Amino acid sequence: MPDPRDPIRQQLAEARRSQILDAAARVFAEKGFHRATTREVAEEAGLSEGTIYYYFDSKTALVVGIMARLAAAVTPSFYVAEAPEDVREFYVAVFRQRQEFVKENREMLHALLSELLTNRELRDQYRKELVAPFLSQLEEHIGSLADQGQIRDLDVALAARFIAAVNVGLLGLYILGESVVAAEWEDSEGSLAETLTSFLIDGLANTAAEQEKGAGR
Amino acid sequence: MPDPRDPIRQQLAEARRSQILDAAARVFAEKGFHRATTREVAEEAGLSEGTIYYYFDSKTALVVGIMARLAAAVTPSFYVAEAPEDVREFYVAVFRQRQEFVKENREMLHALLSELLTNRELRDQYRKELVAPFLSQLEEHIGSLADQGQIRDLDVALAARFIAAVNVGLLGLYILGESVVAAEWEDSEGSLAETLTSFLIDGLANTAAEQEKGAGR
Amino acid sequence: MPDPRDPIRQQLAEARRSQILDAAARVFAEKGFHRATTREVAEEAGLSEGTIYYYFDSKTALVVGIMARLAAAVTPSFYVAEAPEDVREFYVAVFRQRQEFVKENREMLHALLSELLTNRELRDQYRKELVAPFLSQLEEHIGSLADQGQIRDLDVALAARFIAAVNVGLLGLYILGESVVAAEWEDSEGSLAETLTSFLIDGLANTAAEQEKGAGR
Amino acid sequence: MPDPRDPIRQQLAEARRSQILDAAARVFAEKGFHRATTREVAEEAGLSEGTIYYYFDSKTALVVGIMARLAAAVTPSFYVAEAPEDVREFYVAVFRQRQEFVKENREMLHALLSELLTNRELRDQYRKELVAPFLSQLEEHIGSLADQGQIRDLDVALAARFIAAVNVGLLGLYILGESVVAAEWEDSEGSLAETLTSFLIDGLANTAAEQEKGAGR
DNA sequence: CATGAATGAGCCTTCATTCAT
DNA sequence: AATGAATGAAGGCTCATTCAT
Repeated sequence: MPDPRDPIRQQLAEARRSQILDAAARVFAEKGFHRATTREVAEEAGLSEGTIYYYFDSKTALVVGIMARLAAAVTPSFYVAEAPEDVREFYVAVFRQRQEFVKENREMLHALLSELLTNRELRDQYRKELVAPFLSQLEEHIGSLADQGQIRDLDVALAARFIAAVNVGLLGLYILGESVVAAEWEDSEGSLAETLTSFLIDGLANTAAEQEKGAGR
Repeated sequence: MPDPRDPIRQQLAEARRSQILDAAARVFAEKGFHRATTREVAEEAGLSEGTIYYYFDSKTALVVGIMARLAAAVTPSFYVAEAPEDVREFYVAVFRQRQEFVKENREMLHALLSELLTNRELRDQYRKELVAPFLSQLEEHIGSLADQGQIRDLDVALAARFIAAVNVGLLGLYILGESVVAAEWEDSEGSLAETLTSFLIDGLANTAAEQEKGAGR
Repeated sequence: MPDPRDPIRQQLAEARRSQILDAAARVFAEKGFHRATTREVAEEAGLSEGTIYYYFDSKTALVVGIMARLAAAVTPSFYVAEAPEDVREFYVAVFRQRQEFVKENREMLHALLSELLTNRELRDQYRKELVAPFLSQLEEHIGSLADQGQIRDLDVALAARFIAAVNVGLLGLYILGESVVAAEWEDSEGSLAETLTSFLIDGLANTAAEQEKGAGR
Repeated sequence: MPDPRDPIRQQLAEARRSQILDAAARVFAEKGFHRATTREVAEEAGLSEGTIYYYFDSKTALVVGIMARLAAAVTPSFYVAEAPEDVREFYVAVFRQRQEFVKENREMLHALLSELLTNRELRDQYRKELVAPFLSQLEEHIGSLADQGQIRDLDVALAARFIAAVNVGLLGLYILGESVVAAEWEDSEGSLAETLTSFLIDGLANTAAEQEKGAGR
């Protein structure tokens, strides 16, 4: 009767789980969650269907597991970039990181998003474990920037949602296959991050003209 | 010997199609496309399954039909708002319209988006028939605004994607159930549209501070 | 209240029935009975499905109708050929007629045969109305030939079945697409009928050799 | 970690396939292919529908499987009979074998034939895998008989088709339920094989009479 | 731990038939 | 006499999940 708390056993189990999630991620990314079958996941993992179910309760649990790993991969990446003091530099760095990450996990994110929209439980989990923490960090950051006077005095909560929306929305257009966004996104050398940051920070307005108007009054 | 081109017959057929799409929209919105069954759609429509298939080729054709109606409903709404000369007024109006429309069709959009992510054909159709036209109109509009000097000289294509992204992204957060966005969205009397427009046009920067800095140099 | 016995009405009705059976025959020939739908038959006939059912009780009734017409077309063709006194001439004529008839109705016969095998009722009807009369005529004919001494004294019943089997079997190989049979069958100028008659009348044996043997004893 | 090439596993799988084909054969024979449902096949096999589809790709694959087994059962039976040197003995043996085989598999053959006529793919397969080899063996045999002088100098290809046609045609009449053929067929002690052989070898002609005529000229 | 055969509920779709007009 | 919209039963097939070995 082997001890399940045996650390070696635990490590092996963890490795199996990882192996399965990797396979599931690949399959879901390629075919989408619904069209992918557990049999395909098993084949991709080089295991039997039974084994999948030994480590995971259900097909959905695979998505949950993938999401958890994604969360672990994403969140820290935000902190790393937290260093720069300058707003512009900061957002450029954030966008750049995001750009790379999304580019490399595009299909996975696609499959995940699609399942998110279908599965309420997953959606709630996603909101609580990924979006909410991300937003509160963003709020905190914006708040401190506002205190520093780097950005104007604004509705911090909404501003955070605005920034998040830009990210989410671009991801949406990218996944949809919108050609301009896709082209810019793929171009690692491009200035997408800078342009977006400028839009975000400076807005679209022609400040000079408005000031002239203002001056002319 | 009834003429199939008989306008009355055609109207009846169109009414049936509408009735079925209405029912399908409700069911898909509530349960999602995959979890919804054609039987449920039939029941919701008060018809038999056979009748559904008398008017539509497949379950997927229902989503296509819904999307077509949505397209017909959305696009004109953009033109209507095209009148205002002032950038701010214009975008406030656009956001308001969108806010109303989305609020009323939230579940439908949810179901549609979810299916979009799963079905490549549908996705391509959506991109070509809805997103592309929308973006080119937006580009045109931005271009003329830039010519008028209302907005600064910028990458028109990217600016259009930026605006679209904000819309898409907010819709995403709304559908995800993010509480702040949801609350603002539901509040028809609120200032969501104005705030977003301000973010969009003016950016987040503290212009005054930056100018001081600039002046101090 | 129109009189259904009105001869003009009756003629119109008969014409409609004919029109429908023609269409059904074409459709069944092309797609087979099961794969053909009543809708297709209606379209081919330029009528509505409802009208089909006004004139025929069921889809199967269409096959029955077709078979009846076929019977009417086949049986007389046998009598016509009954004239020749010589056995060989007679069978050559019979085979020739059959060859032409089958060539022109190949697909129809194919569809009919296939349905015959599936539908017991139809099968019984076919046996009683087509096969049995044909066989008894054949028996009678063979009997009289035997009386005349043109053919040897044999089991008349079995001989008739033997001849029928050759016909049926060749039709089978033809429908199956067997290349030699198909090629010979299609060749109206060919000697298929003569060869078959020779096989049938003279057998395959090398009479000369056997007689020699016999003579040598 | 069971090896899929494990011979025991393979045998079990083969046994299951056999079990399923047996059940399918029974059900198809009784109700015909189209009227039989996969559920009925499953019940007859004492398995679930899912299991049927675990071992076979489709309902049609069942017919293909049955046909393959039939082919394996039929072809060797032809070779066995190849020994006899005398033509008559040979054909009597062939007819006898056929008679037994058909009698025991009548319903199966019925179902198979019916599906053959409906399914072009199956038909082509049947022609290539069963009919063509059979015919070429027959041709070869006839050729050697002709060389030996046992049968006259004739069109070998057509003679083979003629013999095949007799077989196919009799099977047709038997399946159709023609009473004389049926009665003779069922009677294992009867002289059906001898009579047919005589018809085939000697023909129907009254040789004596013809010779007299010839002599009289 | 691992397997993979077995399950069976459930779904989309087809189509012969009916009937109000 | 003719229509064609409406029906609804039925069937092939999929696939997540289980369990004896």
